[in-house]
Amino acid sequence: MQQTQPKSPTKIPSDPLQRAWIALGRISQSVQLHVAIALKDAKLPDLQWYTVLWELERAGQPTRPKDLAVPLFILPYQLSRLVDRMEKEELVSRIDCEEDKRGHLLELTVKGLALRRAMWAVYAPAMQQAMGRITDPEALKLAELLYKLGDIENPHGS
Amino acid sequence: MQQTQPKSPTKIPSDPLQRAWIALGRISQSVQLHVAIALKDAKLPDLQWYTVLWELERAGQPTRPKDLAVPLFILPYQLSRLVDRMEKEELVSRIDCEEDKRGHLLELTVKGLALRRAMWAVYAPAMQQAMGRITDPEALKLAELLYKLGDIENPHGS
DNA sequence: TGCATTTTGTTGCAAATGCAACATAAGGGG
DNA sequence: CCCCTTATGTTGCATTTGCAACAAAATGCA
Repeated sequence: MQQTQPKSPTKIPSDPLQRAWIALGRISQSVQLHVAIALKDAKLPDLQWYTVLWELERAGQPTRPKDLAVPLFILPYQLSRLVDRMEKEELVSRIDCEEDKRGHLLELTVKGLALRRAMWAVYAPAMQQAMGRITDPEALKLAELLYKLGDIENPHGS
Repeated sequence: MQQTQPKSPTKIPSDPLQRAWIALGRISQSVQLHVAIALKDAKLPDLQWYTVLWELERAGQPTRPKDLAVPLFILPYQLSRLVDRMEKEELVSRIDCEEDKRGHLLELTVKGLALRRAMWAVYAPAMQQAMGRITDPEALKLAELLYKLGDIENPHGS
């Protein structure tokens, strides 16, 4: 696995790994911030709301909170309150779940769908502006390396 | 508007760019979370505290808040309250600044130095575990692509 | 069936955060 | 010097968050 010290799992990350860590933290923060500011300037909700709306739209059907929490990387109680606020804005609605009376299903409203689209109109150019300096092949290489790094399945294969 | 004609600055990010965006968001979140959990399990403060301690240690001398806010990517009022809490724990101290009576200098305490080292003992292995699947050359390539992506100067050159 | 355990989601409370307003010093002409 | 503008930090208040405790349905199993 490692080239200079083929011993048992190293405790200290190699210098290249530390550089990658720092770059990952700095760049992801700066790029996310750029998009977040663009949305805020447009008086739109933040990226987390977008992701909820998008996951619901992508699912194409009412979805259980527990199934949303995973792609969102958030805890149940965080999602619970997030949905509270979004429901107050009539972007999603909680509807009864027949199979499991503990929970419910989250359904995208028409207003939620419209907001997701309005957000994309700001989100997309901001993303382009934040990241547009690399070429498409480089972007693919970057995504590939990131998925390898994080040991998460690459949804588009390698 | 259409994606097949990459003329003047495109409004819509190409598909490879979108994939890179998604990968960047997901992987950085998952990797940061892994380290954050390791620190929490060890009853240690979070990464932001570490970064403050490290930047102060690296500077080697008392430093103005405004000079810390930049590498930390945070706003003045956020840093102000962060320092409030860290000062309460005696990790840093605010000392008078002769050149500018409005502000002050932040100085690392002995306790702060010790904590930074204790945190590194947990931080480093967690980082290794979170990212150790890529080789050193891959890590360097990744860092290079990230800096190009974010248009931030690579501190180690290209 | 009866009852403990797990799963799924919510909530009370304390701590943290964002925002805008504020305080104070520095700088820059007239 | 005086006054206006800018730079540097802090703070009041409302919102949001994290954590742990809670509620209620589902599941397992003796």
